Amino acid sequence: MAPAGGVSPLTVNRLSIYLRVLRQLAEQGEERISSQQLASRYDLSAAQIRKDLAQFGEFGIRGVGYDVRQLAARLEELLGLDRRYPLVIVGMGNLGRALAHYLEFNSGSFEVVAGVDNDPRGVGRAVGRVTVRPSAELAELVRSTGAVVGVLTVPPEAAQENLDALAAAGVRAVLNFAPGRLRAPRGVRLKNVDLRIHLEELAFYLGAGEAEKPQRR
Amino acid sequence: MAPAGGVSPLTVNRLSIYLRVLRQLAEQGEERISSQQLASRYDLSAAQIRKDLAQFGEFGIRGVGYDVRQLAARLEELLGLDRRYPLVIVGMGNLGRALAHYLEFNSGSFEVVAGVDNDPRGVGRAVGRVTVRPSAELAELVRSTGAVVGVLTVPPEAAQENLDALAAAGVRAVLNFAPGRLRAPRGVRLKNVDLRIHLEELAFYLGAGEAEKPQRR
DNA sequence: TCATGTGAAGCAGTTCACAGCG
DNA sequence: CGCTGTGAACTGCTTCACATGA
Repeated sequence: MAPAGGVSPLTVNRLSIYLRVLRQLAEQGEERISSQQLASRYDLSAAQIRKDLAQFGEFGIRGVGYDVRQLAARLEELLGLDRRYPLVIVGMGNLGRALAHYLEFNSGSFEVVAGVDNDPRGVGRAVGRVTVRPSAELAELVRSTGAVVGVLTVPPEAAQENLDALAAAGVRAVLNFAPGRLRAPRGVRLKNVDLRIHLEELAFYLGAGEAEKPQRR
Repeated sequence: MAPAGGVSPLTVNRLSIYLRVLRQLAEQGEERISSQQLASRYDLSAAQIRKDLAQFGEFGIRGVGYDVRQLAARLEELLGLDRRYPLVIVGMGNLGRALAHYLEFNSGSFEVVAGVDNDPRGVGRAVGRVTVRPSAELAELVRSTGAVVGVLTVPPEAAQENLDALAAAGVRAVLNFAPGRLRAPRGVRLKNVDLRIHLEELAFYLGAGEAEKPQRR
C-alpha cells in the first residue's frame, strides 16, 4: 500500500509538515487529534490531510481521529526518517560552513560526515564535527563514510562538474544551492534551492500593481 | 496587459529562469531565439514559454522568434528587477552571515543594507558591507534604510515575533529560513525555505522502493 | 453519533495542435 | 514558410460531500 514512486512532491512536503506538527502535539501531551482539529490549528485542509494519508493506508479510527504518536511514527517510517543518511557537503565556503553548523543541531536523520573544498586555503579547517578535505578526495570520502546525500554549495560555474563527481562517487540525492540549470545524472535525485529565484518572486509580487495597472485608474 | 495579481508563482519562477538563460545567450552574442530553441537547449517546454509570456503581452515576431536583449529587458521590467530593493537580515548567526556574504556579490537588484541580531556578542561585527546592530534598532533601521525586503534567519522559536516586528516596521516581503508554521501578517508576502523539508523530500524518494514494494518481487 | 476514507466535482497548470501573421 | 499566440484537450491536484464503520 505504499506507491512510493507515484507520490507527488507536494504530498511528500506536506507529510513533513504533518510530522512536525504531530511531534509538537505529542510533546504537549495530546494523544488524539482529528483531521479537522489539525487543519484549524495549523491552517491546513482537513480533506487534504486525509487524502494525503489515504495514499499510504488507513491510519485513523472512524468517529475518533488519529493517535498522535502512532501517526507520527508511521509518517517517520513513510518518509524514511527511521534510517540515518550520511551527508557530504561540497563547497565549504560561507554557505557550506553555515549549513554544516546548522545541520549539526537540526539535522534529524541527516548527519554531516564530510565536507570538501577546492580552495587549498580552506582545507584542514574544522567545521562542526568535520574537517574540510580537498575535493580530490571526494570519491574516497563518499566510499568510506557511506554518504548517500550531497549538498552542493559551490560557485555556479563549478556546479555541474561537482554534481557529476557526486553522482560518480555514488551519492544518490543532491540538494543544490548553486544557481543555473543543472543536468541531473542518471540515478540521482536533484533538488534545487535558488535564493535568487525566491527573491525575484518576492520582488514580482511587491511591484505588482504599481508599475502598470490600467484598471486601478 | 499585466495581471500581476493573478499570476501563479510557478509562472513567476519560470520567468526568472528565462531571464537568466536569456542573459547568458546575450553574453554569447545571440540576437534571436525561438521558443523551440530555448526549450531544447535548456530543457524547458516551448509551449509553456509561449504561454507564460502570453500572460503579459506579445513579445515575439511570428515566423522568427524573440529578440534576446529585448525580451530580457522586458522580463526584468515584468519581474520588477529594474528597481533596487534594500534588504535587511534578521538573525546574523552562521546562516545570516553566510547569506549576507552571498548577497554581496550575487544580489542583483537586492542590496543588504542592514543586519540585526539579538545576541549582544555579535553586535558591532562587520559582515560584508554592513555592521550587525541590535534587534531593538530594527524599526529605526528599516525606516532609515528604506528596507522593503526582510530575510529571517533566527531560531524557530523567535521566528514569529521577528516576522511580526519586520511587518510592523514596514517591510513588505520576507524570505524565511526558520522551520515551522508562521502566520504572515497582513500586507506581508512570506516565502519559506525549509532545509529540513527539502532533505526529507530527498529521503522519501531515496527510500522509495526498498522498504515496501510488493510489485518488484 | 462522529470523523474517517473516498468517489465525484471543481480548479489549476500543462500540453497539444493549429489559425494567424510577419 | 515558420514561429508565435491561443483555444481546446488533458493531466494532476484540491475540495466537496457522503457512505462507511468504529
